[in-house]
Amino acid sequence: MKNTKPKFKQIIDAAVEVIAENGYHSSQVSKIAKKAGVADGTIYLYFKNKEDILVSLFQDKMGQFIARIETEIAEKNNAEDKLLELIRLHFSQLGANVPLAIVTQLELRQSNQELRHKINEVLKRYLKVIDSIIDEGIQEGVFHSELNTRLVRQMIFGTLDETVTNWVMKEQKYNLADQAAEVHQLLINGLSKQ
Amino acid sequence: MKNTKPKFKQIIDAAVEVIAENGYHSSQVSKIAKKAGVADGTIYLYFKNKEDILVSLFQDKMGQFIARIETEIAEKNNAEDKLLELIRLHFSQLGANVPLAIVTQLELRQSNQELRHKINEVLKRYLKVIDSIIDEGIQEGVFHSELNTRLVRQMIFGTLDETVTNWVMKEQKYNLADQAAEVHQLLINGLSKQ
Amino acid sequence: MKNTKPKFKQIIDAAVEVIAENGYHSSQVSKIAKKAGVADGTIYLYFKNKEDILVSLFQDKMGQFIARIETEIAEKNNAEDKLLELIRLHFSQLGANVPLAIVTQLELRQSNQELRHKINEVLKRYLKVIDSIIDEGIQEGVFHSELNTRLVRQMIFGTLDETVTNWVMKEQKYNLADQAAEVHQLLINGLSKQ
Amino acid sequence: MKNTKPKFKQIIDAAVEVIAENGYHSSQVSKIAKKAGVADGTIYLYFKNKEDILVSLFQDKMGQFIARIETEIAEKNNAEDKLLELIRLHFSQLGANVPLAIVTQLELRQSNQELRHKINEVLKRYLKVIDSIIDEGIQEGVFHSELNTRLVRQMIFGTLDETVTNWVMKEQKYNLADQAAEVHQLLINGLSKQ
DNA sequence: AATGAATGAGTCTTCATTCAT
DNA sequence: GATGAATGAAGACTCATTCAT
Repeated sequence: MKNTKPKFKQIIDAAVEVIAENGYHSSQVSKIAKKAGVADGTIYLYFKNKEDILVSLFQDKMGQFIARIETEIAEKNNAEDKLLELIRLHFSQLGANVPLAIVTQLELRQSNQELRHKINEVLKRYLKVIDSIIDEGIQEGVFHSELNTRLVRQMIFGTLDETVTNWVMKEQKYNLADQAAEVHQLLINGLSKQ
Repeated sequence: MKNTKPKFKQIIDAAVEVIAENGYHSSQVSKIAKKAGVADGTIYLYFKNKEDILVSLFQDKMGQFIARIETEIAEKNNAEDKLLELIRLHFSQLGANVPLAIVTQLELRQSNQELRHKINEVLKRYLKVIDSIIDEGIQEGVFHSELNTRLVRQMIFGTLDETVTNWVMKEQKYNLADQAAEVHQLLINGLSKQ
Repeated sequence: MKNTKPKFKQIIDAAVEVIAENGYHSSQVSKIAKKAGVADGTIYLYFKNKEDILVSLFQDKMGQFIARIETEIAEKNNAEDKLLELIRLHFSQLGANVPLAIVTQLELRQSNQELRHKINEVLKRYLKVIDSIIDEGIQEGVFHSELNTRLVRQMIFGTLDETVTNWVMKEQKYNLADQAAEVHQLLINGLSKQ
Repeated sequence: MKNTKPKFKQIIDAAVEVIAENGYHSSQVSKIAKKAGVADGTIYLYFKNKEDILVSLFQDKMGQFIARIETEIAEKNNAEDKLLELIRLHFSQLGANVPLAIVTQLELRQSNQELRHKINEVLKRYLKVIDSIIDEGIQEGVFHSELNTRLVRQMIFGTLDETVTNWVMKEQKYNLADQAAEVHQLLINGLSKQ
């Protein structure tokens, strides 16, 4: 397995740092290699090309991100609690790793169509977690039974994503994890007083 | 002012088409010039540099987009109706202009930090419209009074943005404008049955 | 017509010089551009890629080489005289242009299969001239009637080509054009006394 | 000496196969090592560098090629028969080993000046064999006494070389060895009927 | 104002060679 | 002797921008 090799991880971690610091377009392969402490050519022993570093980075980091959420959510007993836990973990994991947040929220979106589709493959796993919470909420009878799962998923993901992006762009002036309860409340009860 | 000159508009419209067709990274200045029917050098009589084309494009197209929303919303009498109208217009305007939707939702996000900040300047005007609806809803007593305006704005904008992006990436297989009422309902009442 | 543009010729002439001086593998595009007095990028306004410089060079120079032979031969009245003239011109043209001889005899052969096939297309025109002389000699009754045209052509071209290559590799220690009569004699009468 | 070691031969044979299959420029050391069943680094225990593989290959294969010709020719009693035998063996040996023919006629010519000179060193032994046949023919009184040995050698070698190259490039559509008698006849008697 | 030929800085990737094991 | 992971120098090509006409 290539991702058990130490240099694979070294290079990915270096890529996160370099991209977060310099932005995607100023992140030359040679800069990543230098930060990782390897020769330029070594990169190509572990990655097919530059884009493959980014795809692998996303797969690796988001894979862990989602796995953690899946595990913790399994311990909650109802949809509402699961949603709250998902929001908490979404915010706390990215809130605790600013460089990763910068890369996932801003820099990695500067990719071409092909990379975007590969990234979406990874995201599907996360969206399935959201879907399962929605379905569970409907079955529990606490969510409206006629909800359109796709739209709800887009509301939840869109809200979380926009919140994190806003936090990143505002240079992290407030605590991201602290927003979880309020966002949860909004998603559950909406704007209306009734 | 420069944007009343016909070539200014020609070039911007050409840029939207070229970027939508070829993607951001394959949209060279020479390609835009060719599509606009002008010489490469002419571009630089109307725009400072390539990035300025993109900023101007966004200002021009989003300016009209937002102006239309501001006008139509003014005719509505309460926050709920205004929000529905905003969602309707957001979806219908982008749903009716696929190339523009591709450019704003996907391609323009592949830009560098500087361009992204300029784009955000334009978006602020839109976010203010959303904020004013939220405030109005609170004053009317139909929205919760303790709502965090920033979070609500992020929920609304994030949901709309994610919905349009999803529609673009799914190759517009469904009608975007048809989603408006349901999305409105979700934002107003949330997931909960109560 | 691109080859009427002065820069096209400038670049080709620079390429001949640079390749003759440095050898194929040390002839970077930037070196050719410098010798031609143009920017690196200008090369790509006139040639598709580096290989295209070589193909064009061969087409241009060998085209003139062959055209000259075709013209002069037309003025001779019989196959023997035509063959002598062909040999004379082959030797005198390359003998008078050492850099071109180095490039055609040595450096251009260091090319990949694709380039080799394109070069052969150009050579076909020359081989046809040889074939027509052979046919004419047979019809005149001065060459053996049962001659295998392909083999004879290979003998003639192979002899001339090897003679020029040898001259180039021996660093042009003798006069190439002076060999013409003797080579002609050999090809006409062979080794045998009878 | 090194060339009695089995891996030396393994690597050379692998090089012939790899170069014939992939062409000179796609024949990386690692590909040759893989085909030979050794590690990349092992190559450098037997060869100074990549070029040394090619020189050794040529020395080894052409050495055998020439040795065979020397031996068989010694059994012939006159220059004409010796020349015929030389042509026969030249054609039959290469005709029976297409990969070797591809490598010697096409791929190895894509080498730099230094390698080319080393290859010529090997060829000198072959050219001496040709020279000795010419001298013998003159002494026997069957070849013209005033023949220029260098030119005759170039005619003979040039003709054979061009014939084999043509056969290789035409993808071996005819039998090479079958051409021997006719080529011999041409070289002995030339084109002329007299 | 308009043109478009010319510029040249910038970077990903390959691969012969090394050397610690 | 044998390995193969690691090295790092080297170069073709692109494209935003300029400027003489």
